[in-house]
Amino acid sequence: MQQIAQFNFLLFITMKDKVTIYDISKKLNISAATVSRALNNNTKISLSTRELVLKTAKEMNYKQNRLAQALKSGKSNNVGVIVPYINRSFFSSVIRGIEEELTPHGYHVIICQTHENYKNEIEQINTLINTQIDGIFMSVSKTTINTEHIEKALAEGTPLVFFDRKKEVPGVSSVIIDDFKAGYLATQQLIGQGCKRIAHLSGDLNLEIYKNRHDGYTKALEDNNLEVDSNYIIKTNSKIESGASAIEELWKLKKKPDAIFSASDYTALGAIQELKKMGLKIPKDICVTGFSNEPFTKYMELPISTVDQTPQTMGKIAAQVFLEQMGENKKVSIEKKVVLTPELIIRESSNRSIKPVSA
Amino acid sequence: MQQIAQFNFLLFITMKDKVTIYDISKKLNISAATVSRALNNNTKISLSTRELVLKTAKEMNYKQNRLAQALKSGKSNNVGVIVPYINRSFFSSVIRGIEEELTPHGYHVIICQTHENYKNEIEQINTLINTQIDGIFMSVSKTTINTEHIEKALAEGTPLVFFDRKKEVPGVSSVIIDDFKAGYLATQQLIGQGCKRIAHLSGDLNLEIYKNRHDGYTKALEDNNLEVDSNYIIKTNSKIESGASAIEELWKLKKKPDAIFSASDYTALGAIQELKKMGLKIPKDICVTGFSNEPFTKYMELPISTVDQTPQTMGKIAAQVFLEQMGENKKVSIEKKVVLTPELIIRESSNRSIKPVSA
DNA sequence: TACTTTAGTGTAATCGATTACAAATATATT
DNA sequence: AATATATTTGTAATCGATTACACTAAAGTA
Repeated sequence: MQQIAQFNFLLFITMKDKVTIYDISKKLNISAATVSRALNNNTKISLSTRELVLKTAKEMNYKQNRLAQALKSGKSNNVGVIVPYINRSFFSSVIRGIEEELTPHGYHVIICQTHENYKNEIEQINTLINTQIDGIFMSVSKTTINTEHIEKALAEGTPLVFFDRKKEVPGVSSVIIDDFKAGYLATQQLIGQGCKRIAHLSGDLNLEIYKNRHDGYTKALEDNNLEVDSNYIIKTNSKIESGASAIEELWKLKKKPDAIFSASDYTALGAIQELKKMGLKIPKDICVTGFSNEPFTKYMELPISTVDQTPQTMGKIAAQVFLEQMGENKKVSIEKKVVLTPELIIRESSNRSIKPVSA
Repeated sequence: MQQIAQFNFLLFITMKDKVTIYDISKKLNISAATVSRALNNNTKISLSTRELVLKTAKEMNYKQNRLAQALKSGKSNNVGVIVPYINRSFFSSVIRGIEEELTPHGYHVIICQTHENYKNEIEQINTLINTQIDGIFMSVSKTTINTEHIEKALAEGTPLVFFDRKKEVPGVSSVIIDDFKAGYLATQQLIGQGCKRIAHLSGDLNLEIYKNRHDGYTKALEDNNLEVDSNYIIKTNSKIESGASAIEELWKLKKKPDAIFSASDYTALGAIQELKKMGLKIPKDICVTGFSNEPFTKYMELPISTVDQTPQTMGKIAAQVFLEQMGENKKVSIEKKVVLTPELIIRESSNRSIKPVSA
């Protein structure tokens, strides 16, 4: 049980009233319009008054009220990002990319979590629209089937960009990685190691990303004249335990696999733990490749091969797509589909040609 | 090099104009004030008009403009969170906690990164204040010495809550963990394993958190009549390589350490890698404990002992402190100092009494 | 000198919602 | 019926910044 120590202190705060352009205008005996113009470098203002205003504004510690500006202009300079969970390495890295790309343009990033729940997703989109967000970035939740809520947001005039997990909605741009290619490359590499019976630990095939990884896997097998055996394809749920039980199931088969391509690093880890428990040597007896380049895959004593989805780049590019959109005529929307090339990272778990570094 | 495939499509969007209370009032031939009251359940409105308004609002797909409301009320219902990097496991988990606690209260969470840079921190605080944020949560950057920018934010009337990394500023509440206790407990546990020459891989002692971990460590040594040897205290920078080179340095000493307490999981990992390279067995020859409960520490073949900072709880409690503050009279601020108890997680790297699970 | 042009500034409306105050209507009281 | 009271609705100001339009004063032109 978490113990908490608390200490309270009472303070009397002297809070200055916020300074507005009217305060400045009164002080200088000029109109608020002039102050506004001077602050905005806008129309032609005499150099002398501009300098006077700027100086006075600084003295009075004037801070522009972006809320008022937003209301007037209809542009809040806020964007929303909707993800299942923010503390997943992949998502937080995408968000980092978005933030770093948009901050220099004066945008702020609001984050929302769906907890993989469709209802939350709808709710989050609606409250974001209420706050007059300028755009929405999202990775749809696993339970999202319908896309009405997204179409409604679009009709409202809010540009939307999908990243990684998308749905087909006309007018929505997307930035994804080529999961098919990723599945293909990963499988091809396993084949290159001499593996012939490659099992696939798949995710929910209703999600495009898992479907594509799966299809890339089967295509690679076909291209190499290897049989696609449905017994070798196990549906898992991205949890460690799920990887372990998948191995148990596979090991009931007569012909045991000699490689595992997992659509998730966590199931790959679970599989590896189980395989070791059974006394198998990796990569000698069996090769394993995961997916996502979760930080831990790199740090293991047996580093795990995986596919890097370049999440930070994905975020940056999603942001760029959004910025482009904002530059265009609002009546016309460019639906842009960006497909990033994933990077296969070959580590010890699927590489028979290198010696283990540590004992 | 990242290759990118792009596909563009042009679409003509039919964007409905946003519906305001004036649109509703016109349609129903009543005043906007009445509409507003009906929507807000505010003063006494006849049941019939309220129902009529509500029905019409729904039909017309009315969405409240929270921006206008915010301007009027002076409350934006947005809070800002300032952290060094959002994609660090610790920070993203704190943010998750904050988001989950504040969303039910109608707040949105804006995230900002400082990249450990003091200037960015100032900049971020200022732009947050401009956007009329209702509060700021922050973990100060490593390069922050001065606290003027924070005091300015306070004077502006923006409540502030520090989490984890704080500075002493009157009027600012904070939620931290008891780093002293954490250091003490971790060291004590190593002593309990029979270790007598415990080295400490410290962080920047100018940061309170590292200072406290260090002090907890020395206190535990003293309480157990073990000598505090300054040669055993190495300053590191939370990087893996830094952990490895710390070991190199320590192994130049005549008396080698028999345990390592690292103020960071990454340096602990680097240390472990180096120790293994030298042929030492962990935990038999030497015990190692890290700090932060980074996800990878759990997944290693040799799971690493560490200190869990309960980041999600920290976020939730920081949010609660903020909410309390908002409930109070604004002229008075309760400065609340919450200290959470850290959780020492004992794993194989510092536990001589259990057998390794895997081979 | 008279007229046009330009520079600089002010007035007032606007963005959308809220709310103090006033007004109108309905109901109760004598 | 006349007045008092309660209920409901409207008017207009407000939050803070922006901007179309109007106006003044100064400079330029013939």
